[in-house]
Amino acid sequence: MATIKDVAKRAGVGLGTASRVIAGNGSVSEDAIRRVRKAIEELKFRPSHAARVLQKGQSQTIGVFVPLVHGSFYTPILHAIYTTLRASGRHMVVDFGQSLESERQDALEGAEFLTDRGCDGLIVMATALTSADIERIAERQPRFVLLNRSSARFQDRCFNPDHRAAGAAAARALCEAGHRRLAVIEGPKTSRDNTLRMRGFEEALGAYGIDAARLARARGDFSPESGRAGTRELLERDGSFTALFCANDEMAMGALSYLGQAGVAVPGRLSVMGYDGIDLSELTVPPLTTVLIPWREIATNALNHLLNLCYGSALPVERDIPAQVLWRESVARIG
Amino acid sequence: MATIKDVAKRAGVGLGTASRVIAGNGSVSEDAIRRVRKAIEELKFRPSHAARVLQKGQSQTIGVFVPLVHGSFYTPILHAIYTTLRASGRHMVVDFGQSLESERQDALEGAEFLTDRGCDGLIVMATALTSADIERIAERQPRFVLLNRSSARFQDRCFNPDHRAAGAAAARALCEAGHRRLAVIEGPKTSRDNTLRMRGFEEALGAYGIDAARLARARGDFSPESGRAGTRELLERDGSFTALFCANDEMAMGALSYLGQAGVAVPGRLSVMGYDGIDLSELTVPPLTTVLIPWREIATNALNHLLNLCYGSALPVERDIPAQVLWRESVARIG
DNA sequence: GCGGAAAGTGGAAACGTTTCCACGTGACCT
DNA sequence: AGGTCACGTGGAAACGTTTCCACTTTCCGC
Repeated sequence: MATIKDVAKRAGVGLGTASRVIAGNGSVSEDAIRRVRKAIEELKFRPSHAARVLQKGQSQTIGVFVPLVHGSFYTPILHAIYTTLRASGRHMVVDFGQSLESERQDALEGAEFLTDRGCDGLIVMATALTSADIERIAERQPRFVLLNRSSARFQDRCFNPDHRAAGAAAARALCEAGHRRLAVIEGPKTSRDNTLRMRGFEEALGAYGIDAARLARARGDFSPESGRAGTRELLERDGSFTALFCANDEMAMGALSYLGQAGVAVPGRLSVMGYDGIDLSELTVPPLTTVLIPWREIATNALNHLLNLCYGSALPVERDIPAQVLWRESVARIG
Repeated sequence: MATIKDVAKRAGVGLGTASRVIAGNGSVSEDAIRRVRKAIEELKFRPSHAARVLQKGQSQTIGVFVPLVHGSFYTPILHAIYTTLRASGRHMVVDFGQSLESERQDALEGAEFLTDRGCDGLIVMATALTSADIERIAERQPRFVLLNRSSARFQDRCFNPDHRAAGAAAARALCEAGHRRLAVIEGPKTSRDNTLRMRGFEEALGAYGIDAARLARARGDFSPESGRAGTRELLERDGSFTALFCANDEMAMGALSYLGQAGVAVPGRLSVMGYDGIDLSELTVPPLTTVLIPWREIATNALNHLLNLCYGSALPVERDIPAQVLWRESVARIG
């Protein structure tokens, strides 16, 4: 591989001049520019990224950690970040966790990995992080933002939907549609956002005279499979509820799948409601009524904030983008 | 950030000794090891990845390009690669394309980007690449493998399912189930693998006395939305076919969704068959009958081959893992 | 014609590693 | 006692950039 030295030699200029042409800053004569460009072409020169990072201490790269590669939830968020980032001329390196159970550890390692790789800033999406974990990340890489995890100490770097309000909205939607006997499939215990939305859900019930303690509950792990299992369990325990709220759309899809096979009409006999508003939720039969969380927008704003932090940009950052119930056909209005 | 020099100074040893302790090779006294370890701890030293890459010319990192971030198809493949890679102690950097239309250009740029980043090898998944494109990639980074794109010149580095055989299997399955009037929704023109599976599909029809020219055809772009649109178009044109083959599962899911809303019973009035065997295909209502392509296995084998290429490992590499029809409930046996 | 600013230039130094070479020390053999 | 060997060690050189400083030339205004 040709180096900048070779380029300089071939173009008959000094090292500095060659570098300036490549970087496009400093003043260089038209003639020198032409010669250097030609040499680059001829030698197929490509600057060494490693050498550059070593020298400049900057990589024009943002690191992103998400807990899972597969599944339908995280990738649209990555997509949103990626698109915005490319538009600003920077790059993205992603690291993934292995499973939701190991999310905490994975995120910690991921943040280290990405920092080591010379990322100028980090977007970490991991609800399971403890405050100490966050401090630890901050210590090694002060330029970071958190997605879906709030922290009093780093409040301005936290970007999350208002899960509590969104959970409440889900409950209200179901109650307004006339449902009174409700069941829920929660997310895993480690998921702080699940806790929040469930709290919101339960709190909203009071206004309709429903005792939260009488809610039929099952716990899943956000996977479709656990949605199937949870639904079966709930039904076997006591099938008298008329509406089922799932803590995310993938579990709701599992529920729909189970109900379809069990011959339970949706929404005829049982209504199903999801959460998140992933793209696929539109494709189920019947189309899933869900709470649309503006994940893409939230992620984009988090990125903008990070860009401001890292490169002194002045991108607009919006917070508090509201969630809204997306009425489709899996919830019936009764009573 | 502390450097290895600081560590050496603090531990009271020379640069070389410190480096040897960190790398874990060469011979160093117990005492020196202890002192260096202590210094590392105290200074919170972390080696600079950039400096290391610059010096060694190796990064223990494999670059992967996939055409799309979002969607359900590519991420399980990434997951499979990632898991295997981590198990071997190396790392992965992923680059994504923006859309299937720009796949070719995206892949070219992605390969350059990943090479520039000092990846020791590349996995490029892009069916739309031309031979010249592949040459160009090879020129800059001779250590690469191709996923889902065959090339005579680099035959041993190509890992793909036998789309033609798989397409034929789909046709046979439908015909054996008694279907004679068939419709298909193809993938985009740029997709060589779509072409192949369609050819296989058509070729197999002859044995059942079906004229391939009489096939009802629509073209999609592999997205669920295009599956919806294609189904509607087909139905409006001439709804006399009894089975619909979609070139991938996502379009099949779109089809199912459309049919559900249009009140067309599946498989009662119309059978639907998918292709790929993505995880979600199990969750549709009714569960989707599809051709299971062993993508994860293919990807893992491609990776193993690449690892052999890059690091002289001797991992086993299997080729020709057969696809198989996954019978579920969206195809009826008739006649 | 002269002073001084501006434009253009070359090359040394620095970024943080690893590798290689040279050297000292003690153990072991003969 | 002398020779060889292995082990442990320190530090210079190299990897490929960018940045900074010093220098020359050109141009402009007086």
